[in-house]
Amino acid sequence: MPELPEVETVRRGLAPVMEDAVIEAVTQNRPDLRFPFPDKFVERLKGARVKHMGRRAKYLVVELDTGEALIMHLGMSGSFRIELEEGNELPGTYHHPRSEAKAHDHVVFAMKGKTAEARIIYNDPRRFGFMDLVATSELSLCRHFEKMGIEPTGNELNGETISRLFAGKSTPLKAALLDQRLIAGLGNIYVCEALWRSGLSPKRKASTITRKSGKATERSELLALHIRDVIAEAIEAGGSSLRDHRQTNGDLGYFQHRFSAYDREGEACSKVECDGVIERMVQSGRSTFYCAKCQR
DNA sequence: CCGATTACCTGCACGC
DNA sequence: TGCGTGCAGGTAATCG
Repeated sequence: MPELPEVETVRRGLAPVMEDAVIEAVTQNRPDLRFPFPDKFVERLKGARVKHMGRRAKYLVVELDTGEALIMHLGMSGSFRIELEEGNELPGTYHHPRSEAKAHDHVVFAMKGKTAEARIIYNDPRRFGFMDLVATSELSLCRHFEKMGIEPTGNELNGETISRLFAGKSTPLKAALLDQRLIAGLGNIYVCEALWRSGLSPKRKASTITRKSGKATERSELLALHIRDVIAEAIEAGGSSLRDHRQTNGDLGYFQHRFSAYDREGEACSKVECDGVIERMVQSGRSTFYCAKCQR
């Protein structure tokens, strides 16, 4: 499911029922997801209070008062749903009523907050997601984050950083944008969308939008601008719901209605003054949607 | 080192 | 209807 905007949507949904609440119980229904759960997973979580619900790229980072952080990745099909007892809803929110377990419910966190109790359920049919526990002080050095690139939100991402990061890269521009060691958080959808908005071909060598000095170029500025825009707009829209992604209260995200390229094979390109058609091709084993006419 | 391909897993849409 | 095929928002391991 999830690229950065979907994970950020999940983070915002979980924060009100996790922050300052205590993990009263954890039910772990299998020994592994993509990887085995860490040793004594349940014991290390039980009784911990959540200090902060954070995110790094596509990872959720739950900081605990035990000195450890719970790291969670949703893979392709992971999702969370929040169940609250009836009459126990948080002000201004709506969630699932308590229900029977569903297929592929792998982990349940029973949370006790100051005013409400909640069950937070992790469901993941394909089990490409995973969870890990890491000392909070070592977070940036842990195996998940050690080699991770910059966030595509905020001032860190600009023409100069892109120019510097992509300099000398002979890989296609699309592959460079998907490389989490350079920019962390983009996935197939938002890379296709940012390239379409920028009028840049996904096949172009990444180095061709850079300058040897590492200074920004017109193209790298344009790309940085559109990446930041499309990510911000998608977060605002609650992410994109294609198959699995839901907000934690069960609502769909709605950015999929605003796709210009992704999943629009055969449709007319909507760029002003362009009469091209969106095509699909395969790059490093994954679908790329683009307009060969206006993306150069 | 690099870049490209494959593996991991289930569900669903599609064509025959 | 049933079955085979291909495809899916992820990353890690493996191969040249």
